[in-house]
Parts: sequence; C-alpha cells; structure tokens
Amino acid sequence: MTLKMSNRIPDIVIGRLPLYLRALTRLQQEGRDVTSSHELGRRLGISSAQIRKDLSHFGGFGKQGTGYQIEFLVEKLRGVLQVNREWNVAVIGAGDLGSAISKYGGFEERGFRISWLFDADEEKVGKEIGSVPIFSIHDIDTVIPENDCQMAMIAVPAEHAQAVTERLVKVGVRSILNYAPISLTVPDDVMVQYIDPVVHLQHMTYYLRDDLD
Amino acid sequence: MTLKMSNRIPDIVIGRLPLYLRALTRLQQEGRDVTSSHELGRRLGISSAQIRKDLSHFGGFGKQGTGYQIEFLVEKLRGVLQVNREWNVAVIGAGDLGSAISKYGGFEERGFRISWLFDADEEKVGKEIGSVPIFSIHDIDTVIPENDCQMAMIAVPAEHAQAVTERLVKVGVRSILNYAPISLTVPDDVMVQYIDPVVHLQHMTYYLRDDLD
DNA sequence: TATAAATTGTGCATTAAATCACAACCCATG
DNA sequence: CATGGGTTGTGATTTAATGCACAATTTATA
Repeated sequence: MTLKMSNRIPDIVIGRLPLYLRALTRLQQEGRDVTSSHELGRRLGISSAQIRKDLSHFGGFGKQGTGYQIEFLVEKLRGVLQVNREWNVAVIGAGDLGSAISKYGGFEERGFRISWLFDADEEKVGKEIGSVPIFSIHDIDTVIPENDCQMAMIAVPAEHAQAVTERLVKVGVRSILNYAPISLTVPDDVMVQYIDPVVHLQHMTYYLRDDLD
Repeated sequence: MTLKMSNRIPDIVIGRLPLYLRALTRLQQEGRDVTSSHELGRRLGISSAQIRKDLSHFGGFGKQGTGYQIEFLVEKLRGVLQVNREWNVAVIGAGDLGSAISKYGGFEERGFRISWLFDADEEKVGKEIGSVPIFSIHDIDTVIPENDCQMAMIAVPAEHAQAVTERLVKVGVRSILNYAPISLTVPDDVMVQYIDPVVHLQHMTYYLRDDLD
C-alpha cells in the first residue's frame, strides 16, 4: 500500500476528499445548491487553490464564474471514493468502544454498515448491540469469507490487536481501522488507518506552552 | 495556530512524536532497554533517517554505534510533549461515546485525566460514569474556569458541536479533540484535532478497487 | 450589448518534507 | 589495542506539496 498509490494521485489528496464530501453534505443540509472553492476552503481551513487542484485530478467539476454544483460534486466524490454503495464492516471487540460504534447512527448514510461484532467473551455471543449481532471471535474464519466483507475495525485491547489483525488478513480483509494504541504489521496490499485519541491529545499538549516565541 | 508553529519545529514532526513515544513504551513493556532508529522505523513504517532527523530537532538523544536508551528517550519525549504531568480533560457529551471515553483506562498512564463529563440531559447530571462525574452543560461556565482545564473532547451530535466549541473557547479551553463529524471554527490560538472514523473508512475505500494499475 | 465581478483550472514558482550518504563514533571481540 | 560491524546526526540532494497568478469563462446588471 506504499508504492502502488504514488504514481497516480497522491494519497494526501485522497485523504482530503472525505473532508470535502463531509463539508459539501453539510452545505446541502443547509439547503445550499452551489458553492465555491473559496467558501469550502474557508470552512475547512484549506486554501482555495488546493481544493481546486485536488478536485481537478478527477475532472473539471466546477464552472468558471459560478463555482461547484453541490449535488453534482457530492455524487462525483462519492463515485471516486466508492461510497455510492454500502460496505460491510466487521467490528472486533464488543466492549464499550465496539458497543459505541455499533450504536452510532452515522455510518449508514456515509457508505458503511456495521454488520457483525466479534468478541472473545462467549457470554456476549448470540446477543446483539444496536441491532448488530455478536459472534464468537472464532467465527471470524467463517462469517467473513461467507459474506462480502473487506473492511474491519479493531476495538480490542492492544495486546490482542496484532493477532486479530493476522486473522482478519487471512480471511481477506483489506482495510483495517485500528483503535488499539499499537502499530500493526500487515502485508503490502492491506491498508491500516489508526485512531488513538491520546496521540491527538499529546500532539496538542506540545503547543500548550507559553514560550512558543 | 497556523503561523506561529511554522518557524520552529514543523508540526508534522510534532505529530510523529506521540507515535514514537507509544512504540518506545511498548518496547519498554517488552523488557527492552535499547533500540535503534532502524528498529523503531520498521515497527512504525517510517524510515530510520526520518526518525533520527525528527529526534535531532530536540537534541542528540542517541549514541553512535549503540542506539537509543529507551527509558532516557521516553523521558525526553515526555518532556518535549509535556506529558510528564497530568492534564485535566473535559468531555462534552455523556452518550455512548462520552461514556466509552470515560470508562477507557488508557488515558492516565499517558498523561491525561478525564475529569468531568458535561451533558444536556438533566437526568444524567449528578451521576457518574467510570468514576467521572456528570455535570450539566451549563456548568461548563463555572467548573472549567475554577479548575485547571485547557483541554476538552467533544462527543455531542454535529449540530451542537460548534456551539459547544464556542462555549469552551470562551472559558479558556485551548485544545479541542472533536469527535463530531464537522469542521469547527476557532480563534487562531485554539488548536483542534479531529476524529471521524468515517473519514478514515472513506479514505480506504478509494483503494478497494481492482483497477489501481 | 457592454461592463464588472466572480470563479475555475492550471503552468510555474516556491516552500516543505523526505531521503541519501557519509564522517564520526561506540563497542564487542580476539 | 586494533579491527569490523553497527549506529547516530546532519549537510546535500531529491522529491513532494503548496501557493501564486492569470487566461478563460460565466453571470448579473445596467
């Protein structure tokens, strides 16, 4: 996942597209029909030139003098990101975090469905959380291959995250969102993204000093 | 927060330090005393040269021929990031997410204490979650100024996030970790970081195509 | 219809980030 | 104590990302 992406569109550009999509959807909810790179940039704290250049990688979506038709651009970005369909996502770990993820209502409208929870605690197996059924961790090997599932979120303690990852990779998962505070090792064709709130907090405390001159 | 940081150490470097710290702490747990930029790089998927250069911004922490003394480096990084103390963090929103955050045991050992929950639901006020007391949202104006609190996490629905932000800024919060799927507008001296799992998922679905040539 | 204001898409210039490569150094070993 | 293998810190170089600035175009308005 390091080499392949580079000779086409920069990954950093791809990473901004979901932010554009999110802001555009919000504008839509506010009843707006048209926007400009300038307005979008102001909302996102990104320069207008960058937004125009990013979007131009995928075609001329705007109109000179007018701006961007929001509905049209939203559809185009959904197409580029492939979220104009629904992706099944497996969540590993039915603790507080896995539970919060399962109950959160914000996935579906943005292209994802939390389809299964997996947990090592056999007490939880068979129950469901927010209408997401809980399976045994051992069922990863059957449930995932038997269904169309290429994405997973890891919400287990750090010490189990690598083992879970290897199991997921083995059954064909290609994208992993890891909430465990640990770096994962995966094959080149598997992509991992990380969420660790402490990393963000520690990043910010650096600037909480009075001597930044 | 855009201009000031730039003439000293690049923000992108600061952003990697928490990852180094996390990996080093892990090595420590594994009983290791010494490591090298190479080993660290392998674990993190970052080049060894980059790690050396990043660290060299803050002084020569390593020893040629030997590598880095882990305990020493951990202490240095903690100092740089200012996490060799404990920061009070307010969490706004006592829903599933705020609840999971409050119960999570991983903050304290890394420099943070979830000290207060604030929620609009008066039913919840006075109770506590994971030993974190719940206050009324109105109490933000008194509790935060009366205590040493410069950081907050936002775990409320998107439509309330901007209003909550403004309230937090008004009482002196300088660092905000926002879980609501919306871009926030803040003064220049306030830093915001974002966590939106859908943004990560959408980033990854771009690469879930078979025609990446 | 003519004019003015707004906006895109993009070639070019600039700035920033990452990598290379090596002198200086440390340590274990014989 | 000399040698060889390993490692850092960093100047030089390369690569990547961002910002600038403007021709081309659209729309509103008078």
